[in-house]
Amino acid sequence: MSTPGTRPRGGEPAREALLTAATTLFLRHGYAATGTDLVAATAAVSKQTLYNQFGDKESLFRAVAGAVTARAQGFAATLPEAFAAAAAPADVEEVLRGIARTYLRTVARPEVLAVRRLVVGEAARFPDVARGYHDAAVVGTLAALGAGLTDLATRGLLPVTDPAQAAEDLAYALLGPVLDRGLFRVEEPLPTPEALDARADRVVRAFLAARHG
Amino acid sequence: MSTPGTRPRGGEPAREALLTAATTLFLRHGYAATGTDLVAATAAVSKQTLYNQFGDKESLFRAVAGAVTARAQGFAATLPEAFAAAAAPADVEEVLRGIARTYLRTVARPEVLAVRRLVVGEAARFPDVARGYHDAAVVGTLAALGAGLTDLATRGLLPVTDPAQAAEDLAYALLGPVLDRGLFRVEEPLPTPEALDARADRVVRAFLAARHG
DNA sequence: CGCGGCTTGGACTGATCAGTACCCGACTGG
DNA sequence: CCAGTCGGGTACTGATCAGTCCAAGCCGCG
Repeated sequence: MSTPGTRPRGGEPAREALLTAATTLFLRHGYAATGTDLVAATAAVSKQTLYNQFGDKESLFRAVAGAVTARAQGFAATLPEAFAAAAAPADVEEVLRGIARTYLRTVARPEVLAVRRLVVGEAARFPDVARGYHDAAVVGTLAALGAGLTDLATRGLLPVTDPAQAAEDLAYALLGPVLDRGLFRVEEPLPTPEALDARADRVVRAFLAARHG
Repeated sequence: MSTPGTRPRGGEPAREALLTAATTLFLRHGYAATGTDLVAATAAVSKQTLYNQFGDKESLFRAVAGAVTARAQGFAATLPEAFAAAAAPADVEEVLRGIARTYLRTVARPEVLAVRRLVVGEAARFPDVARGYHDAAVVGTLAALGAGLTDLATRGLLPVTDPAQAAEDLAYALLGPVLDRGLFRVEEPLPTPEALDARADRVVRAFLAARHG
């Protein structure tokens, strides 16, 4: 099919194609069950190129994990602005509801769950990767959430004594069951967006009730 | 070393030894990374015996998962009695505290976390195993917890409108962060029992405050 | 215009590993 | 004490797979 030398120079596109192919395959079948032959073939690139670009399979995995981890930081970055949108105490519930909905929808996506499965499953072999992902995706988001709550508190919009604790409580009340179910029950459909929104609303209401506004 | 025929007849002890060896190794290194040679050697049994007993590696994995799943049902079985111990409204907090402490200590153990890592990591290859484990360990426990709360409600000891929801809320407020951290951060020490108890107490207090007793 | 470094397809190696064939020693019934 | 058989250990097989090597084509740079 492909005549040699057809692919553009510079390695960049080949690297990109390899990364996305490897990501897809690792997420679908796992690290050990995915051969480098298949990765190269899926990327429409020779195996030699794969090894030129990444050195070995382990480095390829780390590169995939790095890309995925970077992507996982996206939600936290949107939080400062979202929290800043609250101007009066009456806005707080709606702002939190929006944040909770987005957060829950972001996490309850098949790819995100597959990433968690992959990273957790390989945590024994790649402890540093698992730690890095957790730092970025979980700890980072909780920190941003805590900062937002602190922001609300200092502006007198919400009484919060321990923002870090409150952020953790809110996050896990929101995500806990959805994540857990999603991790184990691979074949079953995820909750619909409407169901997720309803959950987000309920959790936010309970959260606010607990520190009785 | 081992003279042939020394091992007792009937295969039972060999099967047991293989199961525990396989469990240990799968939990430590994962399914794919554990060879049947190593399992047999660790069990001090020949590879032939392994294949006589289990047929193939996949069946061995299922057997391990089955044993582990059965063990995971233990906590739920203790719940009816624990809930029954509450006689007056004043007892409720202490009873719940005891349950929460035990639950949290049970889950926050290295073996339990390793099981979750293994099962989740292999969920793509063994969806039925993952579902079975989730049914037994998670859904089953939540059901037992919900039943206990219903029990308290019908005896007028605790106002609960939706026991299943309340059980889920309580469980994930309790376990969420500990589980999450434990799954990803393989190498870091787990919370001390004292820290876990403190968390259990705090969560139970918040749980009761939310339905203001 | 040609050189060097990139690519490709493909064949190859060496290791690992699931699963099997076979021998030998031990226990059982007689 | 002997014959038959059962089960365990050893050595093997066949497949898979990470990683390498090679011959040849294409491109930009000098």
